[in-house]
Amino acid sequence: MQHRVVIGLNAVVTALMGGEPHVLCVRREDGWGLPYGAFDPVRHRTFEIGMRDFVSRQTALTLGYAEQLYTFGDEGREAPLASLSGGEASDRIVSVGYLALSPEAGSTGRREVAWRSWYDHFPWEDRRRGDEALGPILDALMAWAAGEASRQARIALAFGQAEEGWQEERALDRYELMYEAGLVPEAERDGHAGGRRMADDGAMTSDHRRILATAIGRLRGKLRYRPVIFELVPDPFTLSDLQEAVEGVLGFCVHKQNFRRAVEATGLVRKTGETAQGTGGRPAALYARARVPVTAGLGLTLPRLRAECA
Amino acid sequence: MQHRVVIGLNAVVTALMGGEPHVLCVRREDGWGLPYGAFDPVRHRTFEIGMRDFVSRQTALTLGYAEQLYTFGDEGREAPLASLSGGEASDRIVSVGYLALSPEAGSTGRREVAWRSWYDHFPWEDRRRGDEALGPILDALMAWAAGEASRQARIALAFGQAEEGWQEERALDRYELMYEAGLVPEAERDGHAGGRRMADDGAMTSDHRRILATAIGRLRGKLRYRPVIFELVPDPFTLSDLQEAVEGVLGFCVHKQNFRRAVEATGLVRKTGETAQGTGGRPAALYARARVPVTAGLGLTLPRLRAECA
DNA sequence: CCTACTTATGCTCTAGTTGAGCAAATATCC
DNA sequence: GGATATTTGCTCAACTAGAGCATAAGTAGG
Repeated sequence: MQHRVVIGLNAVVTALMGGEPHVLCVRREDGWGLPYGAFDPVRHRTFEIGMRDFVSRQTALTLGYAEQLYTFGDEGREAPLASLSGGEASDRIVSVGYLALSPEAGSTGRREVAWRSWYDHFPWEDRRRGDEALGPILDALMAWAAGEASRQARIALAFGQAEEGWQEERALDRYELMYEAGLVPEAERDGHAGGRRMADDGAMTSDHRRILATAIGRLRGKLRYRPVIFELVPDPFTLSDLQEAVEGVLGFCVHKQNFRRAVEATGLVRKTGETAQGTGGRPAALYARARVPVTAGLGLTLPRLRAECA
Repeated sequence: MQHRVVIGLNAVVTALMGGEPHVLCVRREDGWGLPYGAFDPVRHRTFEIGMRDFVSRQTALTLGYAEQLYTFGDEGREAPLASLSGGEASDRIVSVGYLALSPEAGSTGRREVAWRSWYDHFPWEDRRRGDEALGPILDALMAWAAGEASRQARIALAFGQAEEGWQEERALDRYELMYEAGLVPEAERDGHAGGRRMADDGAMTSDHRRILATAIGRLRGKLRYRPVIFELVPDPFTLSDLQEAVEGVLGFCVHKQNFRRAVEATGLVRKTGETAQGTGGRPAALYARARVPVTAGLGLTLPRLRAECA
């Protein structure tokens, strides 16, 4: 039977290591990729159950929060996956992508499975040290867009040159432009005109960098209206810990005093009464998640990108 | 071969009729359902292409904007679909749901295909005439939640009893509560304890009411950060037309003068110079979409639900 | 102990945004 | 012409968010 459809599951498992967002990756012959498992309708009542099952079997990790991201089914994505799924090259491989958050980056249990920083794969998404790194990228993009107004407009919108400025959640728009312009390693593999590569991590399996970009954008957007950051920061924490986590996810820094004002206004946290040691300064009060009062706000009020970290 | 996986496509095609949001539905033996088509990996390079193809063949409509909503794959959803997909009852039927917007509710071309108002299927999502209709629903929900604090908290959050008030985009949360509490027709069909039914349109096919709830919530949320409303309101339009459309989608009314201030501030519209006739009052200026200047805001600044329409 | 330095925390000030309503303009209906 | 309806311009107060000053309370090194 030719041209079957096979359903796979991909997980973008994210956890913080020292305040930096990391993603669980698998080293394969063709480069880094996301954990992948076939979906078995007999064993798994839902996609999410299937995803948790194969992650826990491949990696010795237990996941916390999870949500469906997107289902990837474009023709042409399967070739690099055929060997993974045990199917034939003519099969259409559809992947249901999931975002999963873990409160700690535990041992992966296997050598070929590793935690990788988000920003190893997306250096242009980290604006905490300023925007100098963005210059060459914009130059390369503008060269690609030469004379084409619609490309120029897309670039301006995605990379924060327009009125609304840098929108951290548009990571996928930025990746798509980079891919089309041939600035990511996959572009060359897939036969697109290659410019200078702006990520030096090698090509990622299939469309896994796209899936990761989707996850980054989704999580960043979600921070503003759901208290998901606590899924990454276990109790107890200081407000500086929380801020560092938020800044890591957002990829830019926020005003310290305003951040604490915003967090305290949500009613989502409570002081434990303890303080943290060894901060090299005044000890910070420790906080924990409040058992969510129904009267609480649902997300953090976060500013947009202004400047680099102090 | 038992337990195959079959991929289907579902479209939530939305258009306005007289300012009211409608959805394209198909009348089947078991009640109203969404247009459904099998995904054929040979003929269709992407899901979206497949979805557009089967919609245009089933309904004589051409779609405009489209986006993927969610992929529905839970066990148990397939039984009511088996006859549609020509598969066996043991197949797992996975549906990729799409939201599609059409600038006009044209003729459907077939008798069993009809435009149905969103609010025929979700009466509790329409708050334009006030909140009296919500009373009995809340009573029934609270009866179901009796003594269970977590259920009560979910109800309060979903139905706007908490601090942040009514959040129009949480249509799916509300539907899930209604389903669990046995207040929608599908609950009885699926063997859940049935309370009083709060929608009298009969059970919808499979989980199609859930897919519709997902679409309503997605579109409502999107209004705030993308100018999607223009996909539903063709040029030229008056600001009152635009406001009526927004109110129809949101399910509540907004302050007229503030709405125009917000729209004009986006830079997304321009006056055509013409005026509309027969409004029964001062003629309204006609507007059209501006060729989006890169300096434009990306969505409308919309208020939250305050009171019923004036 | 004293000084320099670091981080945490409290508070204020200002600019901008948002919610609400008054009032005038310009049509239709009788 | 007068009543009524709708559009449109404008003002004002309350609230929000961005930025910075000042103080508190530790550590590190003499």
